[in-house]
Amino acid sequence: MTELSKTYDPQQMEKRIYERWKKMGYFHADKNSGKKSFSIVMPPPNVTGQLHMGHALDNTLQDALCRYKRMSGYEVLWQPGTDHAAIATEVKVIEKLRSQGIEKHELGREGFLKEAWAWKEEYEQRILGQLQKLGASADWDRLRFTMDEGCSRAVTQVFIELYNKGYIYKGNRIINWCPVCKTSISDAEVIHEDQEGSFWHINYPIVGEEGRYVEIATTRPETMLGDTAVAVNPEDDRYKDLIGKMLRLPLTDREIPVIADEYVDRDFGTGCVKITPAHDPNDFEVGRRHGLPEICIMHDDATIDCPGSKYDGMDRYEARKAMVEDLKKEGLLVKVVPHTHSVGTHDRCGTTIEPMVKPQWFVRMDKFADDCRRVLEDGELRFVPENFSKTYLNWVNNMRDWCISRQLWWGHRIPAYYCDSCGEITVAAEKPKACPHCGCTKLTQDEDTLDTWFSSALWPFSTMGWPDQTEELSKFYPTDVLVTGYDIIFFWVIRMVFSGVEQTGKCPFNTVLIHGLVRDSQGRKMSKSLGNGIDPLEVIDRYGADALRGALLSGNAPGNDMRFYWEKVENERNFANKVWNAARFILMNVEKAEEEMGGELTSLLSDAGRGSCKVQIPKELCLELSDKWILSKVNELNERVASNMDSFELGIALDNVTDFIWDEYCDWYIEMVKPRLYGDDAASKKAALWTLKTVLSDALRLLHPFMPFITEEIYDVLTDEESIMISSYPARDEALSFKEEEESIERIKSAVRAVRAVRKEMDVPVKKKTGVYILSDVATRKAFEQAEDVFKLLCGASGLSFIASGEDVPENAVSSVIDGATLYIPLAELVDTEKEKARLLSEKERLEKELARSGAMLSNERFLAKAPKDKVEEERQKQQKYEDMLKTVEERLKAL
RNA sequence: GGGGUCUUAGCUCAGCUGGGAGAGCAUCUGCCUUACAAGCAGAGGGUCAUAGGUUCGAGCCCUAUAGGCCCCACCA
Repeated sequence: MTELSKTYDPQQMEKRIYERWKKMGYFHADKNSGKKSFSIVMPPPNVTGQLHMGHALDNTLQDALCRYKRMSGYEVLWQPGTDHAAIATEVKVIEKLRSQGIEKHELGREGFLKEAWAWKEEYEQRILGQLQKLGASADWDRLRFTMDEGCSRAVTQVFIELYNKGYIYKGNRIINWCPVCKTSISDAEVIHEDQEGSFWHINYPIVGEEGRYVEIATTRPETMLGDTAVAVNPEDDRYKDLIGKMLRLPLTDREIPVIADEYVDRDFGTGCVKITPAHDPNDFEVGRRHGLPEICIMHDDATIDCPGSKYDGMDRYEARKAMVEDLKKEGLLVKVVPHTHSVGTHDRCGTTIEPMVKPQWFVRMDKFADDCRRVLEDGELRFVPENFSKTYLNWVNNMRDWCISRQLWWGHRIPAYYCDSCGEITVAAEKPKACPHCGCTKLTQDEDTLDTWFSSALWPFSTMGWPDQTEELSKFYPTDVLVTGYDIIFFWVIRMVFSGVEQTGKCPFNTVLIHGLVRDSQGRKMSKSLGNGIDPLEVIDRYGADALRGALLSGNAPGNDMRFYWEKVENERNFANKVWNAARFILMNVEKAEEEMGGELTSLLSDAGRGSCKVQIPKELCLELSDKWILSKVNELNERVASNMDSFELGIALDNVTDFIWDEYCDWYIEMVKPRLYGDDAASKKAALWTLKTVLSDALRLLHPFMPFITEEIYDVLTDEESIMISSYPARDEALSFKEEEESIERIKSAVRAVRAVRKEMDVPVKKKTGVYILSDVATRKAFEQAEDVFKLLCGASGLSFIASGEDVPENAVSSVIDGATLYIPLAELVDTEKEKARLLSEKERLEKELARSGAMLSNERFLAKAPKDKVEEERQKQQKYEDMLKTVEERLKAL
C-alpha cells in the first residue's frame, strides 16, 4: 500500500491522473459495445475564445453526468468538438492581419482562409487543453470541427436537400446589414438598445398646392433619399383628402405618392410616415403591399449611394448632418425633438446595423416550427427544468424565416452555381460541368457562406458520420441529454431540433438540461468590457479542478443563475482536504493494524471497497452498532444520490455526498471508531477497519463524478483497483439496511449533543470529565449499553450510570431531557441553580408550544376526519413524546 | 405590448408530489483533542415581499398588488 502525501495538493496529481485516464482509453466510446448507450454532444466552443466560467459550468455538468453513467454500466459517448464561429473568427483574423498591415482582400479568398485555418489550429488546441484541465472525460479520439470534411459534407447535403424540397429559397429581402463586417446578419444577432437621438420633423410639399405640406417625422433623415411614398392611416380624417396626391421629395427631384396603410399609427408622431422600402423592415412590408419601388441609397459600407447628388459618397451620419442643414436652408425643417429610440446593433462588433434589401438565402420556417412543437408535445423532447419549454415555445411561435447567407469567407460556401450566360441557379455538391438550363459551361459559385448555426444545427448527427449510416449513429443517436445555457435555446437548440427531425426523423436529444449564467459576486454578468470575468484556469491553479467543479455544482438548481464566490471554491477545497485526511487516517490505521495482525487482515480487507463487486459482509466479521449504522447510512445515501442524479439535481446530489462524508462519516463515525482502533480488541478493530474502508469506497465513488481527481488518487491507494473511473457505482442493497441500529445511534447522537451543550453552557473545561446518569426507556437504554464507550468518549464522560427513577438523581446535577431519556450531569460546584432553572423553564416553554400546536391539530375534528391516517398517527406519537418530556422537565423543576 | 422568472437568516442560495423553516459563508463562545486549525465543539439569528382565496393544514396551489431580473416584439 502506497501512501498519500501529507497534505492535499491538487497540482501534483491532476495532470498525472488525467494523462493516465487518456492513455488507458477510458474516455473512448465503443460503438460495438453490448452495453446500453448514453450519449451527449458537447456544445462546441468557438475557436476564437478561451475557457470561461460558462464553459466550465457547462462542461462540468456534462462530465459529471457522463462519469455517473459510465460507472452505472452505460457505454458513454461524450462527443467533443469545436465551432468555426464564422463572424467572430473572421473578424479576429482580419484584426490580426490588419495589425500586420495586411488587408483581407489583398490576400484573396484562398490566402485569407489559410490564415484562418492557422488561427483555428492554434486556438482549438488552447481551448481543448483547458477543457482537459477541468477533467473533461470526452472522447477526444472523436474530436470534430464544424468545418472538417465530414461536417462540411453534411452541410452541403442538407442545403441541397432543403433547397430541392423548397425549404431554402433565395430572394431580395430586407436584411440586417453590418457596415463594418460587411455581411448580413440574422435577426437574432441584432441587439436592440435604447439610444438618445432626435426626431426630425420635415415638411414635404404637396405637388400643385403651393404652400401646403405634409409633415413627417423621422429619426433617420438620411434615408429620405430612398423614400418612395408617404403613408397615412386610412381612417385618419386629417389626411383622408391627401391619399393619392403626389408630394415633392425634398433634396431630390422626385415625386412620391401619399398612400394609405393600416400600419400607420395615427397617434404617433405626425401620423404621416415616410416610406423607405429599401432601408426599413416595416417600410419594406408596406412597399411590397403597395408595389412601391425599392431604392437602395447606401453602399455596403453605409456611405450614400446616390450618383449625381451632392451627398453621394458621404458617410450615413455625415450625410444626415448635411441634409438636415440643407432642409433648414430650404425652410422645410419644422422642428427637432429629442427622442429616445431603440437602435439595432451587431452583437459581435456593436456597429449600428443598416437594414438593406439584398439578395440572400433563407430557410422557410413554418413547417419546421410545427416540427418543433410536435416533438415537445409528443414527449420526444423535454426540458429540465420543465419551465423552459415555455421559453422554447415562445421562440417557436414567433419564428421568422432564417437568413442563412453571410458575406464572409470563413465558413461553408453556399453550394449554388450561377450560369454566366443564362444566370440560372444550380444547387449541387460539385460545380456542374455545364448549366442544366442552357448548357453553358461557364458557371460561378455563390460568393457567400452559411450562417455558423447552419452547421451547428447538424452537430448531433454530423459528428457521428451522417449522412452515412454509421455504427455510431445507430448506437449513440439520438443522444440522451443536451446540456446548455438558456441563452442559446433559440440560436442552437431549436435549430438542432428541427434539423434533426427533418434529416433523421428523430429529435436529436431527449432531454435538454438547462443551466443558468455564472455571474460575478455582485450578480453582474461576467464580461470582457466590465473586466469582471474570472478565469477558470486561475481558479484551478489556485485551488484545483475538483474545488472549482464543486463550487460550480454545489447547491445549484437547474436553470438558475449563480454567483461566483472565491469563498465557495475555498470551501470546496476544504472539503477535498477533509476527504484527503479521512483517507490518510484510514490508510494509517490499516497499515498499523497490518503490522500487528499481518496477512489475516490484509486478506480480510482486500475485497472491502472493491468497486467491481457487491458489498458482502464477511462471515467472520463481528460488526458493532456504529458499523451497522454507518453502513446503513451509506446504503441509503447510494439510493438518494442516484435518484438525484437521475433527475438532474446534481447540486443536491453533491450536497448529499458532502454532508454524508463530512458530518456522518468524519465527524461522527471516525470519532466513534477511534477507541477501537487504538484498543486491543482485534475483532473489534477488524470490523472497524473493514467498515471504514468499505464506506469510504462507496463515498468516493459517489463523489467521483463531481471531484474526479482526488477520488481517483485516493481510490488508487485505498484499493489497488485499476481506476475508480471504471468501478461500479454503488447501489442500494437491502441486506445492508439496519434500521434499528440507525435509530439507536441517532439516540446516542442526540444524547451526546445534549451533554456537550450542557457542558458548554456551564463552562465545563473540555478536559474535565463528568459522570452522566441516564434515566431512560428500555430501547434507549439498550442503545446506550451497546455504545457506552462511544458515548463516553464523544461527550467527555468519565462514567455512565443508569438510574431507575427520579429519586436516584445525583446532587447538584444539570439535566437535559431528550426523546426517550433524561440525562443528569453532576457538576458539583459548577452548578448554578438559577441558571439551571431558567434553562428548564425555557425548555418547558418550548415543549408547551409544541404541545399546543399538536393538541390543536388533534382536537380538530376535520383534521382527524380528512388527513391521511399516517399523518394523524404521526402527530399522536409526537404528542405523546412531548408530553413525556414535559412531565420530566416539570418534575425536575419541582425538585430544584 | 407579449412571455418568463424571482422576492426565504447579515450575505449567497436550497427547500422535489402542500403535513413541525435548511445549508454554506459571515458573527459570537470555547478548544493547537496523535486524520485534518483548509480543523473540532457549541450558540445566536427568519410574521418565507404584501393582501386575499382554496385546504383539516400553505414557503409550496390560485388571484391581485408592489419591487427586482431576463427574453422577445415595437418604437416612422
